[in-house]
Formats: sequence, structure tokens, C-alpha cells
Amino acid sequence: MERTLIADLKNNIGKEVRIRGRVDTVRDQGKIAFMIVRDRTGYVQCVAWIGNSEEILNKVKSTTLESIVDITGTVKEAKQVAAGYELEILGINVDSVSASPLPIVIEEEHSDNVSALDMRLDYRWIDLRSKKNNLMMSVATSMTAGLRDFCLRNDFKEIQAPRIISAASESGANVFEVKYFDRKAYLAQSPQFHKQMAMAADLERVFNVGPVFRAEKSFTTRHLTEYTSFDVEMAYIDSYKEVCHFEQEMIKSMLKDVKEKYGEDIKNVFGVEVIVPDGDFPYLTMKEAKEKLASKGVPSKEEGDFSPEEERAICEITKEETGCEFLFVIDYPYKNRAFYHMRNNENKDLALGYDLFWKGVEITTGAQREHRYEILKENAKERGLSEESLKDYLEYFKYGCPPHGGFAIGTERLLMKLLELNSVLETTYLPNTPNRLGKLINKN
RNA sequence: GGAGUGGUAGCUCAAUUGGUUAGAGCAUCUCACUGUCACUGAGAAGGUUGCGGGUUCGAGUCCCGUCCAUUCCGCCA
Repeated sequence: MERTLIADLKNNIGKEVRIRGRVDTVRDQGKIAFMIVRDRTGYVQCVAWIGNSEEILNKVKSTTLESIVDITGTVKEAKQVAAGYELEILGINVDSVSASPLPIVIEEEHSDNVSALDMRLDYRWIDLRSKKNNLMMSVATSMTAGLRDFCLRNDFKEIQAPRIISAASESGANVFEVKYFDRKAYLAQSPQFHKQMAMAADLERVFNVGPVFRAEKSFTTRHLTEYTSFDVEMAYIDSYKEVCHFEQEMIKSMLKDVKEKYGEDIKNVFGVEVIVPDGDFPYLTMKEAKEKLASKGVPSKEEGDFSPEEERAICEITKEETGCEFLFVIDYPYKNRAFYHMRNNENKDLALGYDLFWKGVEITTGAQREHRYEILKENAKERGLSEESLKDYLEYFKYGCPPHGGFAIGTERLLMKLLELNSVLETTYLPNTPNRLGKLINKN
């Protein structure tokens, strides 16, 4: 018999079906027993009693929680059950027995017995079984699909920039070195140089979704050594504001998709209202933002950048003033930005770039890039970067390259903010951090 | 890399100023129960208090070292 998904049982009342799934709960009542089974589509109560088959009843009673079962039975109306129907078991086979007790508690609504995060990550495959995490993975999928769809609808091409590269793409200090046959190579910190190569290759509009690697010993709730970067680059722009606008529309479109599909579930499970903003996200220059922060008495550590405290505060202020959860901050000092950002022609000390903040956290850095070969070389030189180390990159601009700009979003951070979770460790399938590689390291 | 907090049963947490047999809830196991639905009731088992050293008549508790976790900062997406 073919498997019927649990969500389809309601359309099979009176029929004999086969379900496959995991044992969620067993309630042993002596001569009658209930087994709640779940699959990816939902939960169903299965019932066995002594009058039918003592053998089946005993099997139901003795099956450990979280075992994998294969059950045939009749779907029967049952007014006592919330769902209105249940499955009367005719046959049960245990495909895989789960040891018990489990090393962690699977998070559920009615229990505040939630295992510590690092324990949950050690047993991530069990942790992910929770209703909450299952929904999170669905939302993550929908979120990335929403961003991707928007790019595709706008005539973008998808590229896969190499993850193993011969020279560091950003500063060079925080790269992972790997052995590449008899020479050194590096894990890409960003697809930045290669998506710019696509501009010189006349692909005009590209996006790249994939892992990037940062050898930074950051111990925060928003940093990973490996994370997924959703990168976008677009040519023939007149201003970085076009990049901002594109990103804004992309995020709005994604939020709309996610809300349509999972808005209700997100509200029920995470207690978060997904808000699709109307109109444009507000802009503040760095100077304006600093003035607002000063007027609220928020201490400023550095002139051209925010501390995390300032990020949280400026988002709150913006939310109060405009009602918008998002904020573009522009006019950063060029010295605080990457060398490839274009400088403002009217004020060489400013970069033509932006950061996008959402609910108190930076989710994006974007900019118009410097596409003029000679100026780019000068800017690199001014930073003390050797022309030799950037040779391959600089060549992309030597044979003609259109004006362009782009941005990158850390998807783990985006999901963290979307579901208002506390840490990117929670929103990553299997997070790598300085002290955690795969399951665990450095532990006794 | 810096600062703070923590590590006690499978999990989540208690344990008074340093005091005698380290407790509870959940999970597990046994028994009872033919309609449970966070099942219920009775019982059982479960501990080198992260590790190493020290102070003390006595250490889960105080001190030193160490490992791990976590939060914040720095760095960033």
C-alpha cells in the first residue's frame, strides 16, 4: 500500500490507509492505548485496544518515543478527538527503534523544559525535529526563495563564484588557509571580486547565494565562521540609491511571500507579526543618525560607525518616528569602508554606500563600486594594498567595466530578525563558530 | 583578543552563614487503568556536584589553576 501523508487523512475517512512517521507520544490506558504519530505534514492519533488485537496493543505500548513506525489502519470519525478523526491500527511495524531517554528535550509548547542551546546543537538532528524548528526551516526556505524569485523576475542571472580562491578578497587577516595540492589557497570571505567580474563580463545583473568563510574569533549572537551570503550586483546604475531601492523591493517582496505562506504559523509559534512595509524605507545620513542618538543620550564610541548599542537605539528611534522596522544609513566615511567602494565626488571622505538595519541589527552592506581602473588602483594604494595582491581583481576593470553596485545579505541574520530569535546559532542548520566545527570540538 | 555570568541526575533547575543521607519537575523503568489528548495514580532507578589542587573537624558552597558553555564588547553580514 502507498503511504498517505497525515495531512491527507481527513480526506480518507472510512478508508484503509498506510502512514509512516515518528512516534510523538504514547498514552497507555491499560486495555486501550493511543499513539500520536507525526510526519512532515502533521500529527494524528492512532488507537489500539484489546478487543481488536492484544498483539498490536502491546506493540503500541512498548514502542519507545521517537521511533519510526509504519502503520496501516482505518481512518475513523471520532468526536472525542480534536481533529475529528483518528486512525484505528490494523498493523504496526517499527522501522527504527529510538533509544530512550533522548539526550535533549525536543522543544514543545506546553513545556518550559528547553535544553541549553549548545546541547541542542550537539544533537541538532534531534533538536530540528521540534515543530518550531521545522517551521523555521520552512520559513528559511521560503525566505531565500523569495529573494531569489525577486532577482529572477528582474532578469538577474545566478552565478556560483568559487569558494576556494587563490588570494584573499577582503582584508586578508581573517581568511582560512587551505592546502591546495602543493600550494596555499583560501576559503572565500565573500564572492565580492567574482561578482564584480560578472559586471565586466556583461552579465549586467547577477546574484550569488552560498557559503562564505570568516576566520574571525567573534563570540556574539550574530557571527558565524561560515554563513550564507545572498549577494547581488547590478550594472549601469547612476547611484547607489538604485541599489538601495532594489534591495528594499526585494525584501518587501520576500516578506510578502513569507507572510502569505507562513504568516499565521509564525505568529502562533514564534509570536511574531511579519510586517510588509509600505513605500520606501527611511534614510539617515551617518551625521543625522549620530545627532539623533546624541539627543537621546546614547553614547557614541566612534564618529563614522555605530556600536551595537547605537544600532539598536537608532532602529528604535526610527521605528518610533516613521513606523518602519528598516533603516538605511548612508554617508559613511570612506576610511571605514572597503577600498572598492566608490567615493563621493563632492566629498572624497564619504563613500557612496550604505548599511541596511532591521530591528536593531545590520543585515547588509551595499555600495556603488569604483569601476574606473586608475582610480581603483589609487584607492587600493592609499589603503596600503599592494597592486600585486590585487592584480587579478584590478584586471577586471582594465578592459572596460560598466558602473555598478551591489550588496550582500547574511541570510542567517535575516532569518534571526524575521523570527526574532536570539542568535544566528539557532537559525543555522549546523552552525560553525570559532569553538564549534560540525558537532563539537574542544569539549571534554 | 577583553570583561561578566555560569557548570549539580538523561534534560531543566533547587540546595539558607561552609554542616551531617545533595532535592524537585520532566524523561526513563515497573505496576494499575477501555477514550486519553501536557492522561492519571502508585512505586523504582538514576549523582566522582566539569576536571586538578588547596583551606577546614567538615566543601556543591570558600581560594588557586584549568577546561567548557554563555552574554556583552571589539570585528562584521
